[in-house]
Amino acid sequence: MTHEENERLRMKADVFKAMGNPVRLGIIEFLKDGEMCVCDIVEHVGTDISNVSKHLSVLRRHGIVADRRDGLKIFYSLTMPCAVDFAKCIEGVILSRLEGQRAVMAG
Amino acid sequence: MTHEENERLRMKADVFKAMGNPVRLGIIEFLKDGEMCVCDIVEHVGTDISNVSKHLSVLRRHGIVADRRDGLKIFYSLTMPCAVDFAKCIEGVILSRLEGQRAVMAG
DNA sequence: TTACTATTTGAGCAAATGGTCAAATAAGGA
DNA sequence: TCCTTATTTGACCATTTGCTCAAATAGTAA
Repeated sequence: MTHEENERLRMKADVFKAMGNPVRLGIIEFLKDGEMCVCDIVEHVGTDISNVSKHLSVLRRHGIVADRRDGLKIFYSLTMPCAVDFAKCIEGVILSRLEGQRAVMAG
Repeated sequence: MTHEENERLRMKADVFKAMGNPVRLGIIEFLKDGEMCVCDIVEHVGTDISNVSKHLSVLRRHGIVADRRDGLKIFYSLTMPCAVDFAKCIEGVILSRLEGQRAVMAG
């Protein structure tokens, strides 16, 4: 593999890594319903606001969400809608795998 | 969010995390051409065999690849073809983002 | 200005991750 | 049996990640 191929892989892997955290994935799925302020997101994911803020900055840094200030509030929105589709696909694979394991257990 | 929702998010995030490493993503993209033995994969990604083996075990543990022994060799194949599609989608987003940055730099 | 609300940032720390080396395992052939 | 090849696993270490707390920043309103 060339240096450029490695660089390309690194950038793509960074996006997966950014989505590879339950809090961040929860935020992404929450945002598929539209723009939300940090306060809404905090309420939805149910953790500390500074924690949520840091996760949002990771998502923003990787171009997965965008932010917009309106008065005191900052609103976040999804910029990578395919993220949600893929999460759905993964869910399907997980479910079929779990079903397979269940079948094994059941004999 | 309920406990079940959190559990579901954790499982899905684990799949993203498993894909969120350049070596593992390189393996995934390599496998879209079909089944490959560990030796082929080692040659392609260009790192230590024990390192590749560990990355393969991560992918296997998350149901992203499957393995099959044939004599001395062990062959790996993709079990989650949508993974490659999503990587393509991410690539598109990264490219458009880079183009945006270039446009900013160019004034 | 001061006070208040919404959000981000920095420090510190425990836990997870990824790489390297050596040792172990598994299968095939002489 | 012993030897060789292909792959996995364990120990170890440096780096990264994620959480929590306190402090800082940004805007609004009195």
